[in-house]
Amino acid sequence: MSGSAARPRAASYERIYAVVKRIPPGRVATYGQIAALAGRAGQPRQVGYALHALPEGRPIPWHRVINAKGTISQRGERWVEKVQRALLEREGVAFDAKGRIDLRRHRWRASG
DNA sequence: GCAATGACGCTCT
DNA sequence: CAGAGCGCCATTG
Repeated sequence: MSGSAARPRAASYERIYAVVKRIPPGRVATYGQIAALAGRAGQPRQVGYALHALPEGRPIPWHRVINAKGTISQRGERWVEKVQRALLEREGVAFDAKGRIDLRRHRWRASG
């Protein structure tokens, strides 16, 4: 049916949330990777924007999403960054002395 | 409808 | 390896 017309404001968000939800524990994905899997390759900012608007109450492992540098992006509140790191470490993700994650080892492969 | 903002990525230095 | 600049599109005011 023509339900496609009434696409909610956060229609694109659902696409991103679906991809982030697919990230397995102990694995991390970059915004660019999420964007590509969500069909928004080249627009990693929308991924961050979507997660920023991510309403609590939704089981989305947002903490498994980091930037291409392997570091945790800083938001308005720095404490969140510490929480994200704690969640990742709890899943087995290792951080180096510089607080960076080894993407070569923890990067999630959507293919399998 | 226009202007500004934003959890980024890539390239160059 | 680290830092800075530019580009991208969607959402918000």
